[in-house]
Amino acid sequence: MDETLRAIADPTRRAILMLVRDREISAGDIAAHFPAISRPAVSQHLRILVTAGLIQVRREGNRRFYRLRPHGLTEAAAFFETMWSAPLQRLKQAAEHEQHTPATAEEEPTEPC
Amino acid sequence: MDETLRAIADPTRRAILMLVRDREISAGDIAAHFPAISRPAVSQHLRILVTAGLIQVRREGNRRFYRLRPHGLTEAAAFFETMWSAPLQRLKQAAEHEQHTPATAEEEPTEPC
DNA sequence: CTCCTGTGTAAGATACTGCTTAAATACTTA
DNA sequence: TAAGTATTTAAGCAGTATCTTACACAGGAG
Repeated sequence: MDETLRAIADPTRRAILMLVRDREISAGDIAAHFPAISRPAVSQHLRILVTAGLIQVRREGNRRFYRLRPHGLTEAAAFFETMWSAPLQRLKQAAEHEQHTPATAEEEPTEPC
Repeated sequence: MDETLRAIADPTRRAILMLVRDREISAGDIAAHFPAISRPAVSQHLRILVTAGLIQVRREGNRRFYRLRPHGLTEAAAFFETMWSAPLQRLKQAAEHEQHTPATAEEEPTEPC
């Protein structure tokens, strides 16, 4: 969990995840998408993502192909369910209840969301 | 987005989010849950969470009460939808298709998930 | 005004992250 | 075997994060 969230906290690694989401792609092709950083740096990011279980690798000759492993996000997704979906729904229900008894306006005041 | 994910990448901050999820709770009461770290450290975590928009604060006299602001997770939750829900569903559909034409077994091999 | 409580801010030590360059490994091809 | 390609590993450095202690600030009570 901690490893997962630290892994996706980095923007480069999230960009890598976008690249490997729909298709397999080689390390070199991944690195080509980041001209600003060196290949070793990309390789280090890939290792972190593999260790965190977020991507998997397939070796084919010289090259290594990476792809998303969505299961790796399962635990973190559960955290979001607990901390986002459920509380937000509760907030919504509270707002509806406020409409019926419009005494106190407390939930998310006049903030331009 | 980056700020959000970096904020929740820290285990102490996630624990704080758990505390403020269902109820308002004062800074001191939050700090009391973390005997291992000092009060200023907790205060710094709170500031990071507020800045990231994940919690909100209400001042009442001396004390400050914190509570979850689930909207703060919306953008990150969308990322999970893209990177977890959707790919996982695609994976599932692919597996079902494999069942009909059991030629290649490639998705999530004999790994004890 | 003065003291006490609750909380945040400042400054500094330490540890970690992410990057780079240089070198190593592994496979392929001549 | 030797050279070339794809990729990772090693070592080191700059920037950042997190913690601590010491201090400052704000509100309530006497």
